[in-house]
Amino acid sequence: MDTVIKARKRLVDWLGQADCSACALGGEAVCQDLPRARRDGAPAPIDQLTYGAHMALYSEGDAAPYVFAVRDGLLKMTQLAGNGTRRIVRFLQAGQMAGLEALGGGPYRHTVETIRPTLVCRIPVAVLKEGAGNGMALSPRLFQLWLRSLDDADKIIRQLSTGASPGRVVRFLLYALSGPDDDSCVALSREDMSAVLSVAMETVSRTIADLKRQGLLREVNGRFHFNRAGLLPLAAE
Amino acid sequence: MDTVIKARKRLVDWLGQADCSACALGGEAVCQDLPRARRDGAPAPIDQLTYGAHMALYSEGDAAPYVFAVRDGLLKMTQLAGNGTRRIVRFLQAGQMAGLEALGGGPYRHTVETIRPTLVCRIPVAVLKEGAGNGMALSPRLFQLWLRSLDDADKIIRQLSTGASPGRVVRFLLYALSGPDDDSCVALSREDMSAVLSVAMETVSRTIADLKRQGLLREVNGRFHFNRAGLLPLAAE
DNA sequence: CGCTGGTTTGACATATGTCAACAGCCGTGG
DNA sequence: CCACGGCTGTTGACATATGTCAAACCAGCG
Repeated sequence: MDTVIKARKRLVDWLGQADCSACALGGEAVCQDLPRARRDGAPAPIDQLTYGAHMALYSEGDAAPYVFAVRDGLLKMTQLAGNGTRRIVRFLQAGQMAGLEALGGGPYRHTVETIRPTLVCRIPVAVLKEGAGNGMALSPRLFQLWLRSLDDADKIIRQLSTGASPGRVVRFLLYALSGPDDDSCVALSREDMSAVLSVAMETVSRTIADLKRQGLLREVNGRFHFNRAGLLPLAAE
Repeated sequence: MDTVIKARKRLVDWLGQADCSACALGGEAVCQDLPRARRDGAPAPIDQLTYGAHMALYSEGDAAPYVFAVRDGLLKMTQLAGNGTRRIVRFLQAGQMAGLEALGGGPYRHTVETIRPTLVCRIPVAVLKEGAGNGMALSPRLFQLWLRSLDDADKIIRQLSTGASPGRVVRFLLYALSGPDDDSCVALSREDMSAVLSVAMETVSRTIADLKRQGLLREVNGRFHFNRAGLLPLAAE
């Protein structure tokens, strides 16, 4: 197969420079912390980019000149694990940031790739630092992002990396990418579920197939729709 | 047995108010970010406390009036996992902080308990907020702490919650509590190792015993001493 | 000297990983 | 338009790592 043609569908597109004052993320966006002057009139060197599915924003070890704000889509943040496999350590959705370690000057610590087509704002570190001034302001927004990242990491440890495999799969459905009310979530590839649950891909597949047979789960149009009440008792095992 | 007597060995002691300007942690300490006035002369309501082994600083869900700076010792940070067990999500050593989520106003998100006798500074949130002023300064120190917490969480995911059980145990020895040069680390109880590796206590015990029989590991005086070079190949599995 | 709590070891059932075959879907190219 | 090839998901068979239950062991401490 011609990989070039396939790649064309997955290109990165430049959508122009961002108008942070009209950001769809509104008060949630970190760009609100940038200096007024930049946000309002003068063009800031903040680019909006769309990525197709399965594209890398950056890789573990790369020099880190940018911080990324996710506007829409879904990303996975991975690291090389102790046993040589690639482990998913976090998911990123609208409103979250990737590559904040760039502010510390070091290289990126994770590989970040899109799972679905994704829209991001790419912010040069210099801009963010300048915006924050000398004593970089820990705005409530930034602080919330921090807590959120830690919560997400903790959740992957206690919900998705603990206990027997069927429980992990069920907890993924219930807690990882769906809101407490939303009884559906993006249907990841079995490969990705394996990488976040640390369970063999075949085992994940069997569990999912079982749940479908039990009528607790449907997979429609790239999304899982499930029976939350029915799944809950299975999550505790 | 009289639990009271046993408990007496585990009491919390008040060592007086902290003199942050003479903090043993020096430039590493977050207290350096407090306003000069407080740090230098006037007594700040920051208490130094010693905790015996196996004491709780606070519990998941508690109201959160304090942030804790670890001066010496070793703590475990745990959460209730999806399958009902208690999972260790991080370790805390000198220079790290516990309960920073108190700054956000919510309750504590973890239970934090000492593993060995531990010395902490207990900082009321109000003091820290006042010290930081309105736009709380994200000092390089605080930023480093943030990155450090995330790194630690990521490490537990990719090194200690991935792959077969012997590999996890070995990686724990090599990476969790020992520096890259230090070929020794605190000998945790098998119970605690089980809670961080998500592996049955008996399985951990077997692996440790095996390593000892192979001459790769000794347990002396509450510490593990190991042969790093000999262990390294086992870490990759 | 006899508890007590932690560790080690044994025996056993089973969950899980591995290897391999097969099915379904989609895009490609004839 | 259809046939082919390549992915992804599903299923099967099987070896084995791991959890569970239970007993023996050991050290510290009263």
